[in-house]
Amino acid sequence: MHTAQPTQQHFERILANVAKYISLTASEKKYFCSLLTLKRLRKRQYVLQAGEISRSDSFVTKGCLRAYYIDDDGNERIVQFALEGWWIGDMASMATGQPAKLTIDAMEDSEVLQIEKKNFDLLVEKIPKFERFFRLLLTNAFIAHQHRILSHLSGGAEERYLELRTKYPNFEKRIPLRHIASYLGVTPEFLSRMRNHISKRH
Amino acid sequence: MHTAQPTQQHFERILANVAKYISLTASEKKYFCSLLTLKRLRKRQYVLQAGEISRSDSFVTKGCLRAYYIDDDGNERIVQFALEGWWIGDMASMATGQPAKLTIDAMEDSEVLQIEKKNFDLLVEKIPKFERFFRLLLTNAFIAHQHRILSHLSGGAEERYLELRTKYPNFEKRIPLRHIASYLGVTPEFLSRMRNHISKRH
DNA sequence: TTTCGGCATTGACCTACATCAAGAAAATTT
DNA sequence: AAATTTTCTTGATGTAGGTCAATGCCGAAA
Repeated sequence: MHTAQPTQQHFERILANVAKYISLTASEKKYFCSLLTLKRLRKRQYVLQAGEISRSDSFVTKGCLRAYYIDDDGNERIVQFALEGWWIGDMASMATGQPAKLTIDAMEDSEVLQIEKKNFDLLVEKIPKFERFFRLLLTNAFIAHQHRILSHLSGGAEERYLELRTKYPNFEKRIPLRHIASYLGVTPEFLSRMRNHISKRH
Repeated sequence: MHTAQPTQQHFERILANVAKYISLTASEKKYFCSLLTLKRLRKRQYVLQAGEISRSDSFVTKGCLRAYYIDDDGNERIVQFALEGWWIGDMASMATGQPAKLTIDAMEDSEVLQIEKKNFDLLVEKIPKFERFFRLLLTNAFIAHQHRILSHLSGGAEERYLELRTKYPNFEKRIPLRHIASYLGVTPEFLSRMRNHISKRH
């Protein structure tokens, strides 16, 4: 995992994300940026492997990552994708200090800005606005997860697929079908059939 | 929905919940408690109906509530239970000001302490530690939801049922089976068969 | 105490989705 | 560009879980 100097561009991207929820003074921005490190990732490269203890959270500035669980039969179950502008990490491992159950890797050559847990703790202590920022971020993530649970409780796989497609039309261009299938909770074969079936209806 | 004076007991319960994550001075406690109102609920009584705008979050001090979505066919899909010591509300409606998609009601005669959105906003502004408190609360809720998504992606219904049973053994005593079925994402008939099947194995 | 309406169970049948196997088509490596 | 690997598709068949209908059960109301 290659570590490099972040450029002004990287900072601008993450600051734009932060500015959606809170506003910062120039010196707060500077301080925040000073806590970040840039990692360049090759396609298929791990950011976190199940069993490790997760010590940082990542903001994607370029490329595309995924977080997944590997079940007892060795199947990968994708819990999250992260394209440019998204945060990704193993919350549970970060919060509890326990070994991660999730694995995170890059699906394309990517770049992420990382903040280490200890810097994260410093940050929210020094600038309580960040406590608020992450609360709001988590609120959105929570709502999205609740929505996803509902989609599993109430609908069939085709409904979930169509919803994903309209909500994130660019996913299909960048993410291999078998990963989308894994995210939806179906086999690649069945997703293939659904697509076939849907296109024949038009 | 009957509104009454909260007693010291009620305050102690919610303060114990808060104390798990942050510590407060006496005056902060007092201020926090001054923002709460107590509601007594009859069994089957609504706290929130889909379509309304949710203006408060509830902490259960007695009894048992549920939050559910009613789908197009009129089926109830339970997204959350809340027993004593749990928070429950429609985050999405609270955060966005949009009409709630969830309905929340009491499954037993219950009591909840409510904090209104405007008081909530005041609270986190005046005492940033509460920003932190709710961030930590949300972190846990997020992790729990992620776990639940995983249980839908990777396991069968029986696995979900057994996990629920070991994690919350008292659910089955207090919550009707058809509600547990709804929470698990299966029909009551199928849950019945699973139980039958499991008990025959021993 | 009886009556009644919701709740749990059981059985027969049906559907959405999984599994396994084989080819075709891309994408990567050489 | 050939070779190799990975991904996507298609077909045949199996299974988890749904639907509908009937029956029995318990708890609330009268």
